[in-house]
Amino acid sequence: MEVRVRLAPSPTGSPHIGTAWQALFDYVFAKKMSGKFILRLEDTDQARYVPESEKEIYETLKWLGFEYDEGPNIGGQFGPYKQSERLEIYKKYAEELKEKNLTLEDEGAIRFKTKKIGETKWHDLVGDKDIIFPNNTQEDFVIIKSDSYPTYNFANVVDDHLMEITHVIRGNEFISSTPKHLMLYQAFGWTPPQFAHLPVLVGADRAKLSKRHGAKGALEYKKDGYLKEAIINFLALLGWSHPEEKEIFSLEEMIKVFDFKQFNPSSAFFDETKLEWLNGEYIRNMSNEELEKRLDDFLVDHPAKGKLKSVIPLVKDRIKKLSDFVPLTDFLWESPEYDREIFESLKIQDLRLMMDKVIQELENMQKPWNAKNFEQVFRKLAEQEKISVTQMFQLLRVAISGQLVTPPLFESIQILKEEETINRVKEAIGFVTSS
RNA sequence: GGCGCCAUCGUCUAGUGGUCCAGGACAUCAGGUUCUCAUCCUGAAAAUCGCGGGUUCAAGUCCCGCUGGCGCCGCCA
Repeated sequence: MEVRVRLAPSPTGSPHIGTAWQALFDYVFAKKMSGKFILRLEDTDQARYVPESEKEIYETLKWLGFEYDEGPNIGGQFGPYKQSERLEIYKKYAEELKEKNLTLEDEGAIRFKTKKIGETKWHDLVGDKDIIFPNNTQEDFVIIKSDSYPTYNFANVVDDHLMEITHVIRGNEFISSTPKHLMLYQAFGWTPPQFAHLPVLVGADRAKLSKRHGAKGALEYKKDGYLKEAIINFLALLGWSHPEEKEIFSLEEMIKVFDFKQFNPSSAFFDETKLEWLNGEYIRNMSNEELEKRLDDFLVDHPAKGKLKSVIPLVKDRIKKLSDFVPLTDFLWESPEYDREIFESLKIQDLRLMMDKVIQELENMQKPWNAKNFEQVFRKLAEQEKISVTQMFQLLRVAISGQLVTPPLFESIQILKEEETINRVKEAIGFVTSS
């Protein structure tokens, strides 16, 4: 039998990282089993519906590369894939339950009469364990609301059955309502799917990740300069682990080795610090050409666009996120702003005099400058003037960039070119003298 | 309150009865390399395996209880 899994988000707000996390496991399991990955929009709550979030769901899945085989905007044989367009279907099945005398009217809504004796159990793939609920804890629940829309508990079961879903992979928070779903499957005489209740992702306060607990939207990570590969790899490390305890691996590799047995059932905290490290790893392990392309795509209206090639080697080891590129290199694209205190922190006795010597050397140096010669000249000057090599180079650095931290000096100067470098040092001298 | 899920370094985790006085990664700290920063390399510190009982020759690993965290108990999903 073909494995069919589904991601069933409700378009009530920007999809956060937890949605992407679940999508990852849906996608990986589907691929692992050569099955189908289906997207279904659970838009049965009219009051909370946010049209924009629907687009964001598509965009998030597209960004991460989790392409679905059937879904709202692409169709499929079991469509439509938006529950708001399946109202007639739910009505029909609710009718069926009514005929079996399993429903009861309640102020315009329809409730399902649950079985109160005995117990309901299933085997959960996460943790590889049985979960048992006493049936008397399950109250009669609404299946069709008075606005004629179905509830999650009902639509979910009907659709999973109709769409021939074989494995329901969803959050832990649905464990408590699974007995209700199972009772419905039984009432219809349907075979229930297998369940895998994933641990929940929690925020810094250890509460379930959600918008109100400060969870960032999944797409915000893209804006922040995270690579999709790093996000995916990091997400894979939450709750799940590689059988060989590897930390860095690709989606393809994860698909090869995936197994629900590697799940840790306890909830995990999304630690952005480790994500940053991982993102840096991906950046460093990327070819210069690839990084150039990614960065160029990332930058919008930035003066460096299209002129990245020579800068890439300078920043590759220095950025953890694509966005780090901007503050690190802005002095290359625009004139620096000088700060008196920064010059003073150099602890050079006669700053003005030293800078005059620097400018003399610069003007005497034969063009084009080359890094090796450049270094030699200034090491010698430092020695002559009895200041440390570090002080000398820091002076140059601050003079051309206004900053104490920049990519390597000589290479940066080569990008600025001789004329601009001399101009900046002169400007710095003017600043030091006047202030 | 009822029911359920969970419980190993600050964080993510490995661990399926002995090879664990608990291993890895991030973060932290120290040192080395170095024109700054970063990278890279070396090292350190960090968990009496939530607590208490059992079972066993042997328990982080199995069982029970407790405690704690979280979830559900909605005509939300």
